[in-house]
Amino acid sequence: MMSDVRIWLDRLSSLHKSQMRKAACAAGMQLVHLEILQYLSMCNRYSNTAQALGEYLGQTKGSLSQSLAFMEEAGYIERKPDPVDRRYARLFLTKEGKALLKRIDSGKILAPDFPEDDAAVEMIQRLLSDWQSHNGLKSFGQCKSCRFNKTVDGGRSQCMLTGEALSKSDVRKICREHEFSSTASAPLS
Amino acid sequence: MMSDVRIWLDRLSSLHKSQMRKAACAAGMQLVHLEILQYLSMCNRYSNTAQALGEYLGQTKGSLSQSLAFMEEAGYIERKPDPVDRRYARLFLTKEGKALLKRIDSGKILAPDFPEDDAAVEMIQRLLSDWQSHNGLKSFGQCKSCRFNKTVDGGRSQCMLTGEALSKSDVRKICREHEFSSTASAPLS
DNA sequence: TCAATATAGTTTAGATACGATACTATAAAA
DNA sequence: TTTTATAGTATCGTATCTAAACTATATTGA
Repeated sequence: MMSDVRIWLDRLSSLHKSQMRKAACAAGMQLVHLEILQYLSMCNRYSNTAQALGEYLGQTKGSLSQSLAFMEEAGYIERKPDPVDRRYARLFLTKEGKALLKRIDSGKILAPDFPEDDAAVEMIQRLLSDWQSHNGLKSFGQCKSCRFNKTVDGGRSQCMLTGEALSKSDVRKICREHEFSSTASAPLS
Repeated sequence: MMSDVRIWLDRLSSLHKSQMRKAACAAGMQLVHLEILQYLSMCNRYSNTAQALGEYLGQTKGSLSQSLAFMEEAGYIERKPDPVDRRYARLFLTKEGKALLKRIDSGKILAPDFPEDDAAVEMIQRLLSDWQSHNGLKSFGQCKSCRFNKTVDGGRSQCMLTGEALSKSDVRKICREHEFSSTASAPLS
């Protein structure tokens, strides 16, 4: 017998997918394109590559390569080779891409104003954490729950993986290298 | 700024989609086909039509018509014209369809054993209810939260919309006609 | 009673996502 | 310096998805 949680997760997911698709369609684009815009608006500077995007969306890089080409063509994103490791193509939203995303978001097509309910966020994070670790997937979390994050004097943050200092907005972004700290959001048994 | 809940719902949804796709692929079928099997295993006898399925999955009937034809061909479902209203084609899982679904579910490919966490279920239901009513979508809930459901003597259930008596297993299924009662799971403000 | 309308589903065509495979280019390792 | 690993591209076949036109059945209402 399928668990009740599963039933509602399925439903939530179906709903989310179809609403996203409608929103994308209304903006003259495809579902994946909207998902890409969303991801790029949320990810930090370590995570803006095609590879990370593929891991996040659960798609192969070949598939994404096409979508990215389309979006660059359409002027919503830019691809810039990484100056240090030239295998990487860093992805950036253009002004047009940001504007489009804002237009969609502000239209409240996707979802109503969900209340900033800490309990809901924590609940979803627990489910996610459990699920992801069960399947050996990356967690794509924010710094505050990451074991590499240290808060130094005065509440300023630093990533102990890269050594870089993190701004207030950096800390809110999602990261490909994120790993839950053992205390915060431990997986459900 | 996108709300935190939205970020995690997006992630949950991406993850769910890609995991479902993998599970479907491993079973030699497509994502939609698995979703159809799941739906048919959960829906009650008022909800086993292509139309309801389309509303649940957020797809057009034309698209589903093809998928259903494929699945009937493959022997996983049956389509029987409704004896009363012959416009309807009632959908049923065949023995093979049920077996396939059981094989996938028991493989724990889709998700680990989520704990039967009442708080999580309630949380997700609240989000869902809010979202659905905001977008004028059907809720596809179970009888226990439905305003048409009356429990008569000895805990037996009856649907006041159709007048029919409902068995214990009926009550756990999801229904196209479901509407939240005003008390249970009221939408968030 | 019979035309108009609504509803359930099918069919078809075009766009495109997706996976698989083979490929290039760059970087790291041995 | 050869080998191996990694990031991304190119190409092809399959199948989904939407939209629009269509058939069939049921309901409405003049």
